[in-house]
Amino acid sequence: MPEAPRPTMTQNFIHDFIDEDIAQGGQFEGMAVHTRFPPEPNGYLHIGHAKAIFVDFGTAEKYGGLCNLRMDDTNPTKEDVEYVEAIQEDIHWLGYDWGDRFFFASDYFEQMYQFAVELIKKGLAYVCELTPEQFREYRGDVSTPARSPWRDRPTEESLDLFARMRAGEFPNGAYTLRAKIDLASGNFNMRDPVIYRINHMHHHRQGDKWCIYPMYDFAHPLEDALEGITHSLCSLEFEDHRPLYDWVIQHCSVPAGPRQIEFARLGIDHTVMSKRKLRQLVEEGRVSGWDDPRMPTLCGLRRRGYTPAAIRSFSERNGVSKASSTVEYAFLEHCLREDLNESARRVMAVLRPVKLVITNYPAGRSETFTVENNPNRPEDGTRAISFSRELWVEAEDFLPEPVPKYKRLFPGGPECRLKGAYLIKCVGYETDDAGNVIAIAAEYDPDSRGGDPADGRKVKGATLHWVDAATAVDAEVRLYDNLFLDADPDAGDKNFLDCLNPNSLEVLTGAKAEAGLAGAEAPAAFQFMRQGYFCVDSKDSRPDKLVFNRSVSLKDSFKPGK
RNA sequence: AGCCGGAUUGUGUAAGGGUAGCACGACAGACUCUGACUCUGUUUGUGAGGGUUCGAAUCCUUCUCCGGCUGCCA
Repeated sequence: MPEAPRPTMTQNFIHDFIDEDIAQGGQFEGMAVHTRFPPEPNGYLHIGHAKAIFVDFGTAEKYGGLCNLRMDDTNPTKEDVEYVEAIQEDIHWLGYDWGDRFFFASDYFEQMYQFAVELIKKGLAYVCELTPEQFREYRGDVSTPARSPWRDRPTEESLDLFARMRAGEFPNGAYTLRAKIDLASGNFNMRDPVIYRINHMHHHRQGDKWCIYPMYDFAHPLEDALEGITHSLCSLEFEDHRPLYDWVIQHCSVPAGPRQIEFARLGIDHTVMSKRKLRQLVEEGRVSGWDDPRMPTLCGLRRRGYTPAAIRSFSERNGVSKASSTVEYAFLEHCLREDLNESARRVMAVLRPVKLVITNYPAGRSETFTVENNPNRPEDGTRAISFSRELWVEAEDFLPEPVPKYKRLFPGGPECRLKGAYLIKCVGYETDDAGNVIAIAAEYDPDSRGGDPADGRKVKGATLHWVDAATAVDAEVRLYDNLFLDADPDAGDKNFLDCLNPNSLEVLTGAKAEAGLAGAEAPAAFQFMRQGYFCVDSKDSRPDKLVFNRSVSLKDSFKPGK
């Protein structure tokens, strides 16, 4: 599944830690570095996950180890099989492969249960019957230790109660299993954390086999250890959980001692990444779905025309550190342009067409020109395009009155080149009653076939893109802008919906494109010259109606009047 | 407040006692059959003070600021 071999991941602080571990030997002696990517199947993967995937798979690859894909399905409340498949598809699309190492945390439930029993027998866990409300009350605060009236419950009693919890004798919330650690710890995760709770709910994979489920803090280290993970890479928010992670590893008879290392998750400006907020956008109909091209989900970006290589490059070049940061969206766009500039096929299209009539070109006549598909890659070949007296050109390529430095069409303006065809000069234009330009008149130089003047004179005007009106195909073009004008993903107090960009989607219905873009031959990505990089929206396109999504616009350094 | 973590230019990230570099962005120019690409140049940076040292982003110290944590979520 991975395409061309990629350069190994650049050194970062995680690798420094791993290098130390390897140098020290000890528990890591002779072990290949083994990582895992552990999504909870309760939503779609987004660009933030891409970074985690890159770090998890990239680190294993760098050290010649393996990376497992594991569904962390320990809470049936929000999980669904729908997500399991989507997650696998998106990871494969990104170019990563887990081979046969695809696991479900829920497959370890029996073993986890036995480890919990072990803890109880060791006097390190007990069944507690505080209600959730009481639990909160008894938790204490920074200056007050927690209280736990059941922590001295006899081992035999806890064993019995825990077995009955599993047997389904109690309703949700009646009992929990807690680890006996330190009620006075400044780290609340260590104040006798709950490690099992009762939840009578159908599990997407285990069915009704279980009604007690392990908490993340108990389950995750066990999952890692059971799979022989050496380095468990996760995001910063789990830093406070590491002591508990280590505690579980230390007190359960697991076959390995994985080390947890935390790194900063990805933040992008003008982008919300929280699953809750993305779900809200979908459920409230603010976007067309999880795969709306404006969404930061991998399926959304894919539909928008982003390439796996661009996203990988973005992940790689962002670096990995412990400093929480917000990268600029422009950088993501740069990575896409860079990749697409290499690979995208060039075609001509006009988004806002205006008719151009070559007055001295015979009506009824037609000819063909051959143009290259990608000047960067001659091996991509050429294509034939038709030319006739009436063409479509971009409305912005004509101005009744020129602005300073304008090198395109205007009456009396410079000689311009119709790309690959002829040199022309604007000789006039027509307007409707409202004064809108409805047609431009130009004269061509018959001796400039192919775009080169016979006498070798220099062309002062710009090179214009055009489409033969006789053969053009109609298209709908969707131009996307950031979904958020301003979005601080972590600004919990202000409503992120207030930052929604009302103009994030612009639909152009009158666009004209070269023939030959429809159907199976349609390239995955192409550049509508001067208009940016596009892809066909296979979800919305029909034989009679081509829909193009603009992946990203070209940078335009032309500033009128400057 | 208690615990944990972080701070290098507009943004992200290197430099682990010895010239603060790279990338993105922005700006200026060159080139161009895409005003794209490419190329060249520019771009107010080590949070603050003190200390060690011939020499500190780096080591020590005090302070400041920012982030995370008080789910039977992950």
